[in-house]
Amino acid sequence: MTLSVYNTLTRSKETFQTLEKNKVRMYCCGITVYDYCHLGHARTCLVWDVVRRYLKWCGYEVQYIQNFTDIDDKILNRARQEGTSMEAVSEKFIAAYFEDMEHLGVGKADAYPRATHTLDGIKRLVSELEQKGFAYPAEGDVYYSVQKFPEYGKLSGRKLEDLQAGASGRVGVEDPEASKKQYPFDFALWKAAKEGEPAWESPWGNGRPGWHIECSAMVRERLGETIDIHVGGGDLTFPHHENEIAQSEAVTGKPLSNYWLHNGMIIVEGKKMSKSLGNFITIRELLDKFEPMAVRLFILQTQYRKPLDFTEEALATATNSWETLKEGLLFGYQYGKQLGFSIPSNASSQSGELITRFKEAVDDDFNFAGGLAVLFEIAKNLIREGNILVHEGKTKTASQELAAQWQTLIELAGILGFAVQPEETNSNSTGGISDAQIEALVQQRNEARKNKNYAESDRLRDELQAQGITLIDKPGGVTIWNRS
RNA sequence: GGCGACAUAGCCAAGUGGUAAGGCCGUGGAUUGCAAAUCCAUUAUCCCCCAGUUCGAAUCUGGGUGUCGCCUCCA
Repeated sequence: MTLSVYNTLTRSKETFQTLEKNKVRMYCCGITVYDYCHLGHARTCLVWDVVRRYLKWCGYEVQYIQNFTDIDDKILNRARQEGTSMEAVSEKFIAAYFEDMEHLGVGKADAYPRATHTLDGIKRLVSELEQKGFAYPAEGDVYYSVQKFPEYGKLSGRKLEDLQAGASGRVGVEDPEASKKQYPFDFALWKAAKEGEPAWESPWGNGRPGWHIECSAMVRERLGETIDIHVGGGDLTFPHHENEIAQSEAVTGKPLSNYWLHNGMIIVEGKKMSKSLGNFITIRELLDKFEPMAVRLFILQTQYRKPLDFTEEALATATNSWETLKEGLLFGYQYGKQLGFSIPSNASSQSGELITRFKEAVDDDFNFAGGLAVLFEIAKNLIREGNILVHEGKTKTASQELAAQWQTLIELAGILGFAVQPEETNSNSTGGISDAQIEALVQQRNEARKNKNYAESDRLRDELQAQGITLIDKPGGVTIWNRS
């Protein structure tokens, strides 16, 4: 089995091969920290984190870097609004980012470089571009000359002529930068300082970096001249990633990344979820209403490249689905003692029919939705076995087999980032009502049932239910119960 | 106008040449005093439309239609 991935650069699925054996260098374009993250950001962070997890599970050593853009007009605007500094705004939303991602169960990248911490690398890169003739200064700004880079447009499949035709009348007449540019699609590498804004010294005067250059500098600094995988939201393909390529490859003469992967957008009522349209829901708002794992399931049940429609109904459905998966994941914690096995081991099996089917699905361009089908099959079966155990007291399936299935389920769920707290099954300990008390009430109810005093029996049943005790009437007048 | 992606049941969604995974919702039966829970069974003769290639296509080719993204900051 080999992993194949859809490479935006070639617009086709390719067999995945690393530069260095068993080692993956991966970079993800992160966020500009001027506000709370919304569901769209969550999709990007979550999907690529799961990709990273999967690669690790496959045996790769993965180096995963994600940046924070902490120099930007939007951050400055926010700082003005709030009467604070750019740093204060950045720090606030970086902290919020980490909180949100922790709630969602998104793992940490190996490093989170920031633009403000990468100034030396950025300036060095701009200088090199200038020396090589790809950049030109203009009144304190420095621009990249896209016409000097023959391959410009190779990632997004655009030609400069097409861009020009399409953008007619739309590109920046009122943009003050436009007049400084030699060509409309040149972009800023460095911007001259404006009154009262943060600025750094440079050979071109005091100023700050443009947006695209930071990623080129960070990749080079942290991962090297060529990396294996560069990922990000599909809306960054052009111009951001196109410009990154132009910047990096003009300097190094080598490919910036062998694979470019892009995730699809979150759609709300037919339109992309975005700040500008105002049709977004922040991760915080979302998690007030839905469980983190339900959100995860909602995201992972659609192939990462496809657009994903956000509706409350879809999240509610995902919540139900998660309940099913969760019950399967709890199986061992619930019945393990009874069946004679304990906590799941950390040993990775990497074998077995179920694992193979999962791997086959996911190896095809990270088809997590296909992989989830395997998890649900296992979960459903374990739930059934668990119910038989509750109702009958025993099951025909060998406990070894059940232990193995559960182990597999835990392992596969772990790759996708699904986890349960075993304590969830023990919430009863705080219930207050003792087993003996329950038994007495059950007795009382059965007496009432015998006497056909159903009003009383139903009252007792409701009373127990209110305390989280579910009664199961079995044939023959036998009643068993469990704490839910 | 240019570039690209997608179109599968009530809803979500896999499946890239061999006769439609999985989830949610629902339905029928068993069981029950009634419920709940559970068990069993069941839910697309067909994959946007038309034409073609093939013994055979949801899957390949051509032509339509529709939806979305990018072309401007954007995950």
